[in-house]
Amino acid sequence: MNARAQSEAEFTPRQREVLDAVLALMVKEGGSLSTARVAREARCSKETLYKWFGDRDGLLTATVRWQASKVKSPALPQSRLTGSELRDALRDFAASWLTVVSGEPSIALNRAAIGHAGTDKSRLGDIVLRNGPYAMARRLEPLFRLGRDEGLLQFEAVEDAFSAFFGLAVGDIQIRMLLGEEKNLGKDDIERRAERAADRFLALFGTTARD
Amino acid sequence: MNARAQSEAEFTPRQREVLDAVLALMVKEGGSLSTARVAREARCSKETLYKWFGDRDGLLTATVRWQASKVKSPALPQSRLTGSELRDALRDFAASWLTVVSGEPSIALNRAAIGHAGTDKSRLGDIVLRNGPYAMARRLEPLFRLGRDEGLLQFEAVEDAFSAFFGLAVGDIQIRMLLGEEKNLGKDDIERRAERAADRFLALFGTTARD
DNA sequence: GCAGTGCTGTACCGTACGGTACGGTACAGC
DNA sequence: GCTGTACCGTACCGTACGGTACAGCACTGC
Repeated sequence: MNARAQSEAEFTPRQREVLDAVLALMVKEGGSLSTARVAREARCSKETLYKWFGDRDGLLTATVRWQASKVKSPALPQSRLTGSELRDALRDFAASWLTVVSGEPSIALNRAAIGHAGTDKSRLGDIVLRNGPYAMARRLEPLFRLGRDEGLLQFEAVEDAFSAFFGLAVGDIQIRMLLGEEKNLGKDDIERRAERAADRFLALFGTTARD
Repeated sequence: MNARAQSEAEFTPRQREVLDAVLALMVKEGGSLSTARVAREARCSKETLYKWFGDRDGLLTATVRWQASKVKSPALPQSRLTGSELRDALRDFAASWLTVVSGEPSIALNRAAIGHAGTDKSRLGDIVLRNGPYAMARRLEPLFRLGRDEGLLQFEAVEDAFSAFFGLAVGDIQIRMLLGEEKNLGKDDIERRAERAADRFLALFGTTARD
């Protein structure tokens, strides 16, 4: 079962409507949420919310999963990687990731997860971690290993290479937006930033073998 | 009036005790806070809290300022910068910044600020932004410009150079800790990471002129 | 001694919100 | 038509919390 089929099996269409309403509401309210508002906005009853999702936390968790299932990652070359293919893949990956993390749903969900992290009962932070940085690392790792196998990259620990790539791509953008800075990252901003991140990553971790 | 005298003039000793209690409580509670708990923990009355700080937001704002006034930045060379001095300064700066952002007070305050960002009335996000990324950029900028004047660095926009430095130093550490990942960043971890960040930054933005 | 002041501790109010209960409606299966 | 099911809308409960009021205590200046 592929990811798309799984995500479609996980929630009924009506539930997906409700979860989209949750996302819209969180974006509008800046990350906060009340079950009454959700019910009114989604035209459903609170009782149904609690029947479907258990409690407020379950509703938030389901929303994170629903949002994560909508994010697609760019296709990565599978074998016989050339230098320019590697560069393009890194650039596309950085652009895709920047688009996600600078998007309003991601900002709202991260705000909610961070606000509730540290409180005992909530596993929301874990969920966002798994669907955020960890997912990025997991998807990037094969590309890094392939690049190393092909003699295009050199690095010791893959975690270190990933952290550097994340840093070059995202920089201080995410924390600034989470803190409320008004900064509409345009499509061309993202492209330019992704390009620079890929080039700089290759300058640090690339070998002399190019193309 | 220097920063230290200013911070001492801003709050009375008793007020500073209260603000330290706020910090301790926020660390213990993971970023959340209630005025009643603060009053009990600090052995003061709620009425005094409201008299001194106006409202809950004012209390949080004062706490952020109090914490910020306690953070010292490493002394930077003022003129006639050599390559190794530049590298050391960058390394020390990265280490200092990593120590701050991975510290429990910073995590707690950033959680509170992010959780309340996006709501209309709260200027808490602005305050943390000004005392966080913006302050880092402001203090780093003279060093960058000096390095460029000395022919040791080359960059076009100082914001771009700063964002790259921030990314290389912090990477995904801050967002992961904010999301609740248990990761005690030890002193040696910080030193190693700062060293690598400085070297990589120089590899990207340094000229061939060294030492 | 006494008024004034600044603080503590606590009781209290209003409200927002998580969660539950219940009446009413649409519809599917028989 | 009858029954069960799933859902909507809303009223309601308990609690937590921001903010206020007030009584009492310690201390200062006179």
